[in-house]
Amino acid sequence: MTSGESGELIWTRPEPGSRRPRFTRDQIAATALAIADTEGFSAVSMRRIAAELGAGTMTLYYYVRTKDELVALMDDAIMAEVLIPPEELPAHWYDALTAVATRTWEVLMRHPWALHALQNAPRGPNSMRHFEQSLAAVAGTGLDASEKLRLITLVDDYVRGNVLRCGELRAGREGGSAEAAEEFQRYAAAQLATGEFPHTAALFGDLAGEDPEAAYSSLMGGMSDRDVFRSGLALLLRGAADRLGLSLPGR
Amino acid sequence: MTSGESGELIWTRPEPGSRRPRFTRDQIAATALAIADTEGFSAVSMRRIAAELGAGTMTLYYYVRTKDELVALMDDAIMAEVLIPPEELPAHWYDALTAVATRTWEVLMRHPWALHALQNAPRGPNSMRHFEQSLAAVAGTGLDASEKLRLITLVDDYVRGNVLRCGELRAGREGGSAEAAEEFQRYAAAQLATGEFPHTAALFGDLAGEDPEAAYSSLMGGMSDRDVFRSGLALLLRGAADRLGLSLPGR
DNA sequence: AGCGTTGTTCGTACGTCGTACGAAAGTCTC
DNA sequence: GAGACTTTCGTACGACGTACGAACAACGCT
Repeated sequence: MTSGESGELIWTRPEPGSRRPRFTRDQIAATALAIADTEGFSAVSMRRIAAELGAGTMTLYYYVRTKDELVALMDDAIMAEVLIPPEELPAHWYDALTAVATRTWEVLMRHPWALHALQNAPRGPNSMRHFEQSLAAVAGTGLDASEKLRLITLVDDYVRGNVLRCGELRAGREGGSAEAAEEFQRYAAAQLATGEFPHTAALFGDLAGEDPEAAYSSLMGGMSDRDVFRSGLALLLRGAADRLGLSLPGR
Repeated sequence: MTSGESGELIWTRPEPGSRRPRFTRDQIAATALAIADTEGFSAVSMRRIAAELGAGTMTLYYYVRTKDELVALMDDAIMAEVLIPPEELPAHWYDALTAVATRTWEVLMRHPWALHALQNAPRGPNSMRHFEQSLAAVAGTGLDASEKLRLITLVDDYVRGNVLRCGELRAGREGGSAEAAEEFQRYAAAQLATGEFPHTAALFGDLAGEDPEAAYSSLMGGMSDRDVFRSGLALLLRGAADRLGLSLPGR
């Protein structure tokens, strides 16, 4: 009577084999990711995700043991975005590393909360694929294992450090109220006026009164965050080529 | 009768001017820092700090508007540790930047949670002093404002990226159960066995079965995290010297 | 001496969070 | 049908940050 009714319509009768769960981990991770991107990482709660999926909160715990595991899933979903289709990976190590690093930067900048989130998460499969891809990028260099590892680690560290800083800046730029920004500007100007920061004052020069973001951008000669990142990367890779005796791509 | 009793003992009578608050922000920040260092950042709660100080929870809100402000205080306390006494700052830009970066690395590695915490915090006074000190380090280079800014930003990015990764590793090493580590090792070995990761497998070579930490350390030739960091830094600074036409310290 | 003012402490309460527990409901095998 | 299983999820607990406002102490006035 409850459900086995023989005359029940196809539409209401579940498909055979429908003992499969309603959701998949990918689905859940994607939902969580969407929330994080639109409302910030702190808006991602088990209740919120479940509500978005139209499920009970505790249902999620059938797919995942703790929230940390769910965050690990989100992280792995992001690392999937980072991967470059193998055929698009340039042959020369310099170009390949640049491509991998730039791609990583772009993706991480789209999800600036990711770096804060992955604190407890161990490496997932897509993280390993990213690592593998980085190794592939330097495969042709003839470096030994230790040198390869150090090189790609160096690049990854720079990427993540840069995202950490730029992401913060960008978050403050968008999230922070204009009032708070103005407050900070007043504070900074007052500090500069004390004379305790001669180099900083000299650096900003005439721009001292401007709002810091504009001053920063003008100091960079109008370069975008991305260009600044890439020029730093180029500098780093030059140093590597010099120190490790690698060739640069002729162009 | 309640307190104005004229015959009251000195010992029980408060000092004049004792309407001053019981605590200082520095005190509170130091307490919070101690908790974070010994029990992890997640153990830092308003209630916990207050209990440590022997005060009511809400008392803290007289000194601080929100918990985020308190975290900003903690962050600034850490940045104070980062500062190098000016007379100890080497004259040559290369040595000076190396000293600043190494010092920053050491301090941040002692408080690995700091990078995750400062997400919302705007620059505090000690952060500004660190920035000023970095500028002082490159003051003698003759670079223009834009180049100086980009150079110290590059170094800072690398430092923070490296701490982010090493700190994670170290946290996993200490916090994580041996059982979890073993589980991960099994998983990683299985992944390598799939053949999807030829470069990674080749990298680890004979060490494939070992525990990852040992393998990593052996790949690095027994170098400590600190040495690895410094060698990456050296590479980076070489690149900068080359690209920007700066001299290296004769030695 | 008494009183209002102001600075400082903190108890209570609300809504949020992660999640332990175990009961319900559906599906499969006999 | 009767069990055994998978899958869903309602309820409840103890943490969290913090809004609100009462309590209390020290001072400047009359």
